[in-house]
Amino acid sequence: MRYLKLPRDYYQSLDVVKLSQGLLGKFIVTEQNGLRTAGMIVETEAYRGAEDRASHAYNNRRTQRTETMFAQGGVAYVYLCYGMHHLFNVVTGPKDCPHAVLVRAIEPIEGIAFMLERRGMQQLHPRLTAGPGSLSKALGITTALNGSLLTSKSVWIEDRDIQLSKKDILTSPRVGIDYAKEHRDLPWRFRLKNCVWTSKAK
DNA sequence: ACGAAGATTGGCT
DNA sequence: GCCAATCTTCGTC
Repeated sequence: MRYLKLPRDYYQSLDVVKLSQGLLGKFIVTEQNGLRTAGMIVETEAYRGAEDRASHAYNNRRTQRTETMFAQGGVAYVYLCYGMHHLFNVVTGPKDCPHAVLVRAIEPIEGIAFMLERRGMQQLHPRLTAGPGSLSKALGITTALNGSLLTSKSVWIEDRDIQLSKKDILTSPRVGIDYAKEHRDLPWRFRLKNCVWTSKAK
């Protein structure tokens, strides 16, 4: 099997909803101080840039924080939520088109011992990497990686030839965005069906 | 300069 | 199920 690091081209699509589904079954890999950890993406949410009330970049709002979302697709947008959780997003689309995909859960694959240590856990359990704050902690992702190229040496995404079809994917509304009014119930949350590593559907 | 709220999580009732 | 933790961000004063 060939492992292909996704090239920057992959992230240029204008259709963030489709790309959000396409990232399911891909692998996030991090490497820090020689420690390598990886997991398969099993749950994502699409944030459709300027037109999406749930997006930080709604109405093309440019601030110091959201500037990363306006970069050309293929970089990481990592921000601190509730003062303690580092949330990992994949910036997509061309420059100045602030689309992003929030990764919400992964299946741990490589470096599980390191992940357990980072999380202060003894036993392998879905809690290890279910939820955006949890998976970031397990993979050692912090806001220090904000703006990093996803083709860098410390964080990237790989295609490992996992083939998925529409029937493998479950669709539901996004969570934690009650403020988003008419965009609150859009079915832009995607997960692998029958996968124990995701959180429960809304 | 101030303060409210947040794309969440885990512990306790 | 409820609620505190914890701190950056951003709108408002």
